[in-house]
Amino acid sequence: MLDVATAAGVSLKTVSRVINDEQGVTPTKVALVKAAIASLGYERNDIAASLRSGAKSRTVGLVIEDVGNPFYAVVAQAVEDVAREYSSLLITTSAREDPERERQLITALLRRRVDALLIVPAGPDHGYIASTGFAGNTVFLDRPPADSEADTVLVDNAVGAELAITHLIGHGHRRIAIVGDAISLYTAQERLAGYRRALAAGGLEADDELISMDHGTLDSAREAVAHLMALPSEHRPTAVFTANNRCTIGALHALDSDRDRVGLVGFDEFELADLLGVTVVRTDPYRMGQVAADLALGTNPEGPRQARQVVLPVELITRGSGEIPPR
Amino acid sequence: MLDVATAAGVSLKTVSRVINDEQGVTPTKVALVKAAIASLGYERNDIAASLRSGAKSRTVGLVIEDVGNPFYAVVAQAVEDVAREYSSLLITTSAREDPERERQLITALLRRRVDALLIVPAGPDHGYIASTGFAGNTVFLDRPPADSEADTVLVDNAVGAELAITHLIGHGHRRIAIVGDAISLYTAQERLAGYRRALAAGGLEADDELISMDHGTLDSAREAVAHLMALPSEHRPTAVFTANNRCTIGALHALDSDRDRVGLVGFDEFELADLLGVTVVRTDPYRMGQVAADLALGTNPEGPRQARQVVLPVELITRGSGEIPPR
DNA sequence: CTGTTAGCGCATTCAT
DNA sequence: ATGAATGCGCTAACAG
Repeated sequence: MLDVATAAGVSLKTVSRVINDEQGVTPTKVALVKAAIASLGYERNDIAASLRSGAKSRTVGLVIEDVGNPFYAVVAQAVEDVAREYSSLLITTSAREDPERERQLITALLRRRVDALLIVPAGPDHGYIASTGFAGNTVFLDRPPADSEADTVLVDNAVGAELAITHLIGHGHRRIAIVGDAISLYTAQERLAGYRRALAAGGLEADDELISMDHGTLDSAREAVAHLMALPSEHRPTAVFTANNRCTIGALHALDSDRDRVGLVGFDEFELADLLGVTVVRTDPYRMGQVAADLALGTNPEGPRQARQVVLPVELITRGSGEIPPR
Repeated sequence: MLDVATAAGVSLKTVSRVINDEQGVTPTKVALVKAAIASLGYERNDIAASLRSGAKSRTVGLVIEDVGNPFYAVVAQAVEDVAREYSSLLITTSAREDPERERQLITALLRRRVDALLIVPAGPDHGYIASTGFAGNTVFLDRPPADSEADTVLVDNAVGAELAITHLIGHGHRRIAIVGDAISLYTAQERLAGYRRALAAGGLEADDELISMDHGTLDSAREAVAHLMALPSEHRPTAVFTANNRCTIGALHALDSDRDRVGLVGFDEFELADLLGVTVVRTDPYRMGQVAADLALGTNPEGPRQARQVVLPVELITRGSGEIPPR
């Protein structure tokens, strides 16, 4: 900036004024400065500017499991879109379900003075965020934090699972398996709770043999479903509820040609579900990211700071696989 | 930091030393400072630190089309993984194929003093990046920049298309359509060139009626394929080559129940392609992001700066849809 | 309308 | 082994 000032023959402050579109500069000098900027290819150092002005850094931090997962990719897209409305850039980080790594990433974001933090919590403890005196908003997505009191955006996991199971029961199924994430995950707990509740409401007993809450990955689900299908016929489930999109894909692989003989309802939409005729509980990951980002970046309500919790609705989309009768 | 120094009863510099693990501080004082840091919840301001030290910002900027697209999501994941090895964070931005928006985003990243810039170019001109005196590396992904001389990582588009078309010709097809992106896109040009070359090599003439280079979206491809299938039988193609993953999905929707009667080869892998039995030209987007990030963040070779270009190989994966005979 | 001075939070340089 | 002064690039608060 000093170079620009020298080249234009004005003071530093005048250059600063031109750059920030402040008024009170002679058009002549404005032109002079602009010419100097263009010829020198000068770009203002936003970092130095925000350091001095104390203004926001216009940067948002997002901590998810993995951008490679389409579900989180959509969340990231939504957050980026909202951030853009606030002239902010988005730093996306993947914690890979590792609490230690999550903490490192959050610390790195805090050190970089992000304005807001959006977190899909992997770790059990997030009190340290508040204890750093972090001035911005922290919003949790998809899962509530175990400890801290902060804004949270969830989907209606239990109700979604209930919808799925009730639907299968309505189509005559009595032995319905659930394949999902490890029970340590909040979403897994909720979805399993919905599963149990729906079974109970249908007068059915839950059979532990049909409950496979494991790693929740594509491969683990494939194996789990293959195992279920290999059970003797009186033990074998006539329908499967897959508790996340990875599991649904895994189940499809395991079922393969048996697809039209086993009931299947998946939690979360996925690409080509329509073509494959897979009945799903649709959630709206884009909306989740959007709502969370709005909570984080929007103006906060007056009065005492109170944690806001949003639970987004879910919807059953019937496409055939959930309407297969038991056999 | 001043607060910490006061609380610990030492000078600013001593705190700085403890934070940066510099030697030459009495264990007593180290403990004192660490206690103060813990009790105050202090986190160093990395931004201020890098401003003063002139060190790298440990931030990388990525400009892609859209994180929502699984192809780019994987690229982003790869870049983030490599960035992590360099202790850097990743700012991901979506330009949505809009040159103006691309320019805004790049400028914003430059102003934030990213260490490196990874760009899937949408705009035609990137000379302005160099003219800002940007000190870091710029690497282009997926498409070469129209003007500037910079490192570039591509996949072998033309060869991939040739593989696909030659394969279809080998299975007896004579009327093969291509459905892809607008011809203004580099990848579209290359893939179309490969298409033409393979047809010529097979002694076939290209028929403009079978060439649909449009928006390259799921919907545009669905419509294009539907249109092709509605042609009178002597004009109708017996096989379709879809030039990107969006188009392949769109084609699958359009074909639907005709899937086993029309040859189909898609460019780029996609989830469930195996289950659907879709033959594809496989590229490796993760590798692309990885190589690009390594070029950007790795140590530069000595001597005069010379643009490096990497072309990643492609591979035909046969799964059935490309082996359907013409009918 | 314009320029000067001071200082954001930190690290470098050089004292002590 | 520690600390004081200086300045990174920029803007706020004043002067002129």
